[in-house]
Amino acid sequence: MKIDPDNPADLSAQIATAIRDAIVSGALIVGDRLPSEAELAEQFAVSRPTVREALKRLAAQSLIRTQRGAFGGAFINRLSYADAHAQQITTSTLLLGMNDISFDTACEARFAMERACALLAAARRSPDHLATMRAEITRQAQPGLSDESFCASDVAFHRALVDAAGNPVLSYQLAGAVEAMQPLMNMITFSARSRDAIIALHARIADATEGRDGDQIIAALEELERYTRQLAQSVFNARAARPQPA
Amino acid sequence: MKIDPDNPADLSAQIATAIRDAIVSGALIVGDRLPSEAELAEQFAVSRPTVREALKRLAAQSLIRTQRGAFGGAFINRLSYADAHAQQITTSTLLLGMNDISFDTACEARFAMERACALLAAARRSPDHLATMRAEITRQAQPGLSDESFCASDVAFHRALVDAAGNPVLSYQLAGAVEAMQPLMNMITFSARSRDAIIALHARIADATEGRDGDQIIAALEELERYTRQLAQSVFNARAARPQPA
DNA sequence: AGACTTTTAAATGTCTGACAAATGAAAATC
DNA sequence: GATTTTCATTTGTCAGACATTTAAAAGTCT
Repeated sequence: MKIDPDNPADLSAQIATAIRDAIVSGALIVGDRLPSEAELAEQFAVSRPTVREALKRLAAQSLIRTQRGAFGGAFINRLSYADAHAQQITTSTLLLGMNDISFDTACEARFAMERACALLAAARRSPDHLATMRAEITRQAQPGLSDESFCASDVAFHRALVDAAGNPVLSYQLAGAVEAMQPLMNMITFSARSRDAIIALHARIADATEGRDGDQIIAALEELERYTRQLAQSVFNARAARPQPA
Repeated sequence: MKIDPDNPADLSAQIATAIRDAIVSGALIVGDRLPSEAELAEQFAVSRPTVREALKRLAAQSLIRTQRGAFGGAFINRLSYADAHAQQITTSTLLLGMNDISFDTACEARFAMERACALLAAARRSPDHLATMRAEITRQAQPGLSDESFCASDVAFHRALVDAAGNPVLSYQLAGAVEAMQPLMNMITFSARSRDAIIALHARIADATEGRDGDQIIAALEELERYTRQLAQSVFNARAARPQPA
């Protein structure tokens, strides 16, 4: 782990990679304390600022946490679901936002994954999940709700469905995918009529979840996907028809 | 974006967050050049090393790329599928490795997601995908293959199935989930008999994919999940029965 | 004029040395 | 014995400096 030739790559990047590899391989485990910055600087034969830059890279990925004071230092961090989730949201959001991915592609991926947890959700949903779903449906029906708030509630609804599957790994993966879609969904303006249609489908999903009818959840999700894509298409077509919107 | 009060958090973390927010919100777009480190130091009223630590945090997430020399600097990076994929693998692997998640939970999540792309794969698979799947099956049947190589080939096979769905977003999400499982799978020792069973199921999946029979892919995946979990259970039971394995 | 070479300025990468602030352990005191 | 003080350790931050890279600009030659 003390390998560090004089290749063209940044020294801090090399050091970060070396430590990261040690963590991923299991050579360093949760709670372990890294040597102090001064010691690392000596081991790698670099200066302390260079070591610090490497440690900041690792901190950005929540791989380590630092503590000041005597007996402080950098400790291998246990990656929590919350941290992993936040990172996945950022990554997925940027990936979708920067690579002109079509709405259809993103939508298809999202619903395909969401359908994957329909059967599990039907089998394991708790009253809590049902209550959350119903509450979000109520919120979505409120008059005067902004498009952005409507989307946020939509995400919360689907999040509850995913969580109902009772598998934290699935929740982590899917929540990232669903939430990353939000900026794309926010580009859509939801008319009162389209909101009613979506709310009706949400109600159908909630009913099916309550009745533990997985196939019905899947059918409703399929219809929701179809409707969402059609809605997006008409919105984009309308925009394209108009000249430059100042 | 120039906000930076004197709260207890690290200055470099605050600066990184400020810039990251500007990127995610779209205020900074791909290709934009950040001010030079010296200018940023002046804007935020901090020293250059502090600015550099902030930039290294962003670089660790592939949000920026730096270039030396005149007219160099830090540029907003287009997050590629490759970068996003690599990050997801690291995050998911660590999440699974550090949080004593049961094999069953991880396995369930993985197969649930993989089944999600069965129908799409059946509809869109190309000869290339089929060829890859067949090639991996052949490799898996080779005698003398190490458990690790067998697992790697298994991942490649499933990766081909996921890619066959023809949705890059889905591939990115699923490939991360599947590959993150590999360290867990590597804990299993595969007997010749169990390898034969897995290979037979892989062949069934390949055949169903060739025949564009989505339901058959799902059925085979379900059986594979059942078999994998049973296999893991027996391996773990055998280990638990023996005393400390020196 | 045009193509090639040299210069140069700007920027990141790295180092040295220093001080401030936090923090827990050990020593001192009551 | 309990409380307070001291103190060494470690991270956080700063200032200034030099090395290296890089592309534009200036200079030179054909």
